[in-house]
Amino acid sequence: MSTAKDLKEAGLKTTLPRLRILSVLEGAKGHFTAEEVYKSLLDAGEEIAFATVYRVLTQFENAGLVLRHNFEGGRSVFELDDGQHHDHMVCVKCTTVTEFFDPLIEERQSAVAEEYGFKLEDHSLYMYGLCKNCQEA
Amino acid sequence: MSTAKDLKEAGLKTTLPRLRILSVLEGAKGHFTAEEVYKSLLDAGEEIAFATVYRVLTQFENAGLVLRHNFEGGRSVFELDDGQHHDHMVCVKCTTVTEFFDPLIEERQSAVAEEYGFKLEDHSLYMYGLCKNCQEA
DNA sequence: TTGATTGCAAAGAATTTGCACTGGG
DNA sequence: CCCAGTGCAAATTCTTTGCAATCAA
Repeated sequence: MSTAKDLKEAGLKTTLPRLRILSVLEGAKGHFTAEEVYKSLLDAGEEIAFATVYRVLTQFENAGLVLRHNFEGGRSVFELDDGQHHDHMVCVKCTTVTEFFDPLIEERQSAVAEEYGFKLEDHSLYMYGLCKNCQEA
Repeated sequence: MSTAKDLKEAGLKTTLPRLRILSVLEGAKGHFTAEEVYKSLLDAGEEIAFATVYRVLTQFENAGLVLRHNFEGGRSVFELDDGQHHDHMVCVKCTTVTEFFDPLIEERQSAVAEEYGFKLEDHSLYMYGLCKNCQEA
């Protein structure tokens, strides 16, 4: 669980908005758009400005606390960075995000990069389709 | 090479703007933002509206003539769809895009999807880093 | 002719920024 | 006390749309 400690280490002051945003990100779903974070706080009766949500998420991203994804559709999606790299499966119907990790895929990526003399810094693999639930429905 | 024939088959009238945009997409680099397409045409002395570039690219996308990518950085990148699926390596310095295809990666993606009961419709794999040239510089 | 296509300008959506006020350390 | 942090509104950036004029078939 992320705490004030993480904030301090990132050189960020421990403020209410930041703690609240952290606690939203820790929620069950794990993947949120800025709007979802904002609405979630409003629904919980918290006062917060939309701009602050964006600013804080961006600060968290720079501090390495949060990962930002650009799935299809234009909106950014944020998740807490637990240090465990993983890729994502996004349901095109219910927008649910499922994480996965495949060592072989990772390995092949490095191999391909090396083949091309490309210095790999980062990568993103998103798979789009229908999750189990949405297929049945 | 894409031609008026492709347009007709897609139910699109053969117009100058469309042909010009097609010819830009056929250019060497192969991957363009809407702005690059627009500027390329202006530089060539062609009259065209920015909105038309976007409209045409979107029509081409819907017609299956063009693929649209959302690399990091917010801007969409377009390329002609030659029917040969491939993934992309994007140089974070010079923004050059290199295509690659790895059967093993493709295979593992299907396997992972199946494991999760996920019906895979599409995927995007982008690798970010430094291309050969930019490492040397 | 006639509906498809364009150009232009204005609208939209997502995200960022300027600035004065507030608050954590 | 003092500067980081926040709220608010306005600005940016990328992309889409409405509408009247224009063009391909």
